Amino acid sequence: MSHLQTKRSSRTTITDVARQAGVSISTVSRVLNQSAPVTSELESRVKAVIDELGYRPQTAARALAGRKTDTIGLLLSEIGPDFYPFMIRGIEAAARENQFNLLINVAGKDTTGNGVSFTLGEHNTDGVLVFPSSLPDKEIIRLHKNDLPVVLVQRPSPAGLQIPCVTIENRCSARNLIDHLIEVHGYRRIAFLAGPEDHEDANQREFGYRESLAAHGIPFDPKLKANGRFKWQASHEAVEAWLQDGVEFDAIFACDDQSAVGAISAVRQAGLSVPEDIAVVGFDDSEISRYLSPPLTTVRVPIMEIGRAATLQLINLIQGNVPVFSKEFATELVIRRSCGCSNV
Amino acid sequence: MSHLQTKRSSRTTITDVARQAGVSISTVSRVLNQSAPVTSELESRVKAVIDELGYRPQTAARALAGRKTDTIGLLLSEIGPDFYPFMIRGIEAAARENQFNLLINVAGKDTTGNGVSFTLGEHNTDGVLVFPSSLPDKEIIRLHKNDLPVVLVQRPSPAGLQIPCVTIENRCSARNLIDHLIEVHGYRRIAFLAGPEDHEDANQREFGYRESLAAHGIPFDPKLKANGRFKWQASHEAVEAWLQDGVEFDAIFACDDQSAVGAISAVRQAGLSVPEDIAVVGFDDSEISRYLSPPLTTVRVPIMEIGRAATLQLINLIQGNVPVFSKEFATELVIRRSCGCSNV
DNA sequence: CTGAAAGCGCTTACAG
DNA sequence: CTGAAAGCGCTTACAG
Repeated sequence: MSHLQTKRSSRTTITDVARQAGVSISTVSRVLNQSAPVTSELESRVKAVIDELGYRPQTAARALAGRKTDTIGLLLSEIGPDFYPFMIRGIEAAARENQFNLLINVAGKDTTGNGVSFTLGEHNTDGVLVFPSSLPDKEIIRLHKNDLPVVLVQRPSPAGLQIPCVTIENRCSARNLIDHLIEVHGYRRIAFLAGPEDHEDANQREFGYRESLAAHGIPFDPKLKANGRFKWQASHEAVEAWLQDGVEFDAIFACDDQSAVGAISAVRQAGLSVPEDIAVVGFDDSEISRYLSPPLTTVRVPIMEIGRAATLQLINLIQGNVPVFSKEFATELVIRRSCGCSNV
Repeated sequence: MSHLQTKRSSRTTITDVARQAGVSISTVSRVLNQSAPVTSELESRVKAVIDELGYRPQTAARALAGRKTDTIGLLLSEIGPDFYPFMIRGIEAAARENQFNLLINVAGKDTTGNGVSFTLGEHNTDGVLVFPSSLPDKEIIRLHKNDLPVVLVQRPSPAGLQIPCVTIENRCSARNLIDHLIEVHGYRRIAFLAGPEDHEDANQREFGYRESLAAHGIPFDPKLKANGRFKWQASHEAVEAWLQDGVEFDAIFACDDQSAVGAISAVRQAGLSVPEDIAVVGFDDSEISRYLSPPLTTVRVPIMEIGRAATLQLINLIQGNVPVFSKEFATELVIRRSCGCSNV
């Protein structure tokens, strides 16, 4: 008669545990959550049964009854090769330490205008971490107005709102970096590999670059700007094109380390040396930068710490127990070989 | 009197929608899930209200009532810099295309023996993708015996069980790669940077290496083996140590591309050239390999496709509509400059 | 300290 | 095609 079984054998529930231990489900719940005192005798009896049955409370039931998901959402446009893995590492660790799960959604690209359903929000998380280009402002605002805790990372709050942000100091460091190229090495023709246009970090880095040029009386030359888009390939191709077109430059400021990798590869493939013929500098101090040949001069960004801080901010917001501020992380110049300096 | 408000204003529920649209919650549920025919008039009325109220069905309630979470769990020991981002990209895309959420847990390291609570399992997912070193066999077996769909990636099934696996062909490719070094370039002293000891891919690659040596009558020299552990730093240091100790070798087989990056960096930092003084080859063909200087000779592993395939396998298992098999992905030699070949 | 009961917000037979 | 009702598996006041 029972040839049509339910697909999955019904899991053991809190009721099974309670029955087997001879207590009420309330008591089981209490030992599970340590939410109220329980006689040590009952407690150990319940724990024994839990072990014996291999019982794990269902997250969905818990979330529904408890009105919280214990889950943090992570909205990114993309998981690139070097920067985001470290960012995620920081986020993941902070989340886990505080007993939160991580729901990740790589949203970006297919946000083709109309009715995209955003898979992360108030319906399945207690709060979200929003990275650049992952969510339209409109949706961010909606989440925020719906009282869902939101922390923005690497991007400012939409105009008029006070959503907490965790950002990076880009401008001064970029300026210092270019100052170094000009003042120490005497470069005057410094090419610039820009990042994605809607990326605030990238834009700020460009401002710093332009400020430094201006301060040294060097006019900005549009021919020396190309889109590296934080990508190896795009940057490689951009530099290749400059070289083929006979554009003259003695240094390249790559807007992030990834672009720098592409730039170096293009320069060398053209038979030129870094930094002897053309210097290359990057931004981020992502882990690979010290293993490039030559080791990359760049700006250190505390990537993991940013991920961790953003997550802790979000958790504070969720738990409502600490005032939450925006935070800008300091950065610092890291001089290695690729700018022309000889001290490793 | 109401100075003690509930923290979050109660969200709009299916009941609100039903009331406002003048229908039952059953009807709302039906248009939401398209699970049964609804008059187009009611349908549009309900849809309008959903839009107006900004209603999003709560995932927890849905999961509890529907007995499924629509969520896939991803268990990794670590998110490294280049390989896993692409793997995750494939997984994420496949999951999203099939309306599954992705819950990620980086388990590994703190599995310090005793009572670690595994945060991913039957209580919050419909199935899990398990990567090497992320979960003890014991827990994998428990999940499997509890009827939770499991797909193993880059690792074989625990002895005696038939858990579906998605793996990579490592041995032949490694052997072909070493054959190339020996037969084409005449190298005889080929150093080996091993991967993590418990990593099946790494072990298979070592077998291939040893097979090739043996086939050419070259004895395996333990002094030429060191632990690169798939890491830049460890590999850099290992090669540095060889060089300082005066160990002689004319080529390095780095067990993955990351180790190759560290190896190249150490060789060059010692003032030697790749491949003129020492050739270096890797494994994975991760995206960076073609942007290294010189471009890296390696073995192409279809990383994204593996992620996608594993995810589709898992979804098939979850939906129970297609037989699921284990699958081994083919790999192929990618000859670039770093082995000594001149054709880019 | 413990238990009975209500309720979280959905889905899904079951009637009609 | 539509609705009333049961139930998913928990948490949490409320009594005792």
